[in-house]
Amino acid sequence: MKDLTPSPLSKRRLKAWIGLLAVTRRAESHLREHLRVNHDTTLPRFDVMAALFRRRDGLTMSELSRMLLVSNGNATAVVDRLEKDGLAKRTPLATDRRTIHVALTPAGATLFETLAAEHEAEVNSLFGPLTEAEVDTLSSLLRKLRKDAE
Amino acid sequence: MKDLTPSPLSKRRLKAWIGLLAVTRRAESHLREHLRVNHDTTLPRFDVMAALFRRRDGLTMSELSRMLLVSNGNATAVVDRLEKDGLAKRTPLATDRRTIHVALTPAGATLFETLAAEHEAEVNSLFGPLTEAEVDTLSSLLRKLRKDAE
DNA sequence: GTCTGAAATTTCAAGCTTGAAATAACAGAG
DNA sequence: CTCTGTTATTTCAAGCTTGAAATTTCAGAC
Repeated sequence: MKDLTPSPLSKRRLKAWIGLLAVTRRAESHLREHLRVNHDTTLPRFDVMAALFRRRDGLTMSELSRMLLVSNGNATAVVDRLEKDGLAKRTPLATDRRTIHVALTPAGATLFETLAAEHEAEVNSLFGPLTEAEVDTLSSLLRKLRKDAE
Repeated sequence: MKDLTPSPLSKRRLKAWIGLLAVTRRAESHLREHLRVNHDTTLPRFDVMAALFRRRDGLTMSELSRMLLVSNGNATAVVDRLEKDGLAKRTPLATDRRTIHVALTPAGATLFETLAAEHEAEVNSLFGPLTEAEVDTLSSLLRKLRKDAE
């Protein structure tokens, strides 16, 4: 005899959260593997480059960490490494000596364009199981979840 | 004049992925904060305790890392710290000297029960913006996404 | 029994990540 | 000009995480 009582809402929410976590971890793992094997780089570096590429004119460190949802210290560390490899460059801002603008170097931009194309293809295949409509439904649910979290 | 051409599917998939990442990071950050402020502990520790609690009779290290989708080395490190704090215990298995069973100590189980209740409440509130039906839709989309990824 | 290969775990270096503390520069009040 | 408080960034210790290498044990072939 089956139990037809539905789980309480809070349990179903917990399950949804666990599902969210599992899907995200699997996808990250897959994407990380691709970057590592094919380009000897990492996901955090890719994320930073993506943010810098999106705003070609440059970003402050604070904007960067806010955009990526990581701590300041983290942004500093990753940018340090990118800069050491000649992929990003820090430029002091004349009008406010506290802030620093970070931007991709030409080499960084070129590399990112290659990475981004492959990255998109990987993501594309990860979402293969969903129909077009389902992808949109998912996006809209996620948007809703983000809404009041600011 | 508005552009009515819909984004190509691969771009929409990319956006869905970015949304997934953003929601997951925000939620993790919120949950981590709660654990840190109220119980001076961390999310990875919580995750390990949750897995151990779910299988009270014990788990091997491999089962544990597979369950949590983390590397072996990672599981070792977190269990080391839990064990040092008396929350988990390793027991060698007589039938196969390669494997080790890990389980929560009574103290670990007691602590986890407290944490879990609060954790559920936090998750519950994070999912507040979604209706009951939407939560189920989300779960089912995530399940679908996980399907062929094994 | 003795190989040979596979499996479970740990170790390790490198990089990631956080949150708190330190540093430096700004902006406004007085 | 000089406080005072705020903002931007870096530094730091501690913990997390990965992937590869090293260890130990097992299982099956011979």
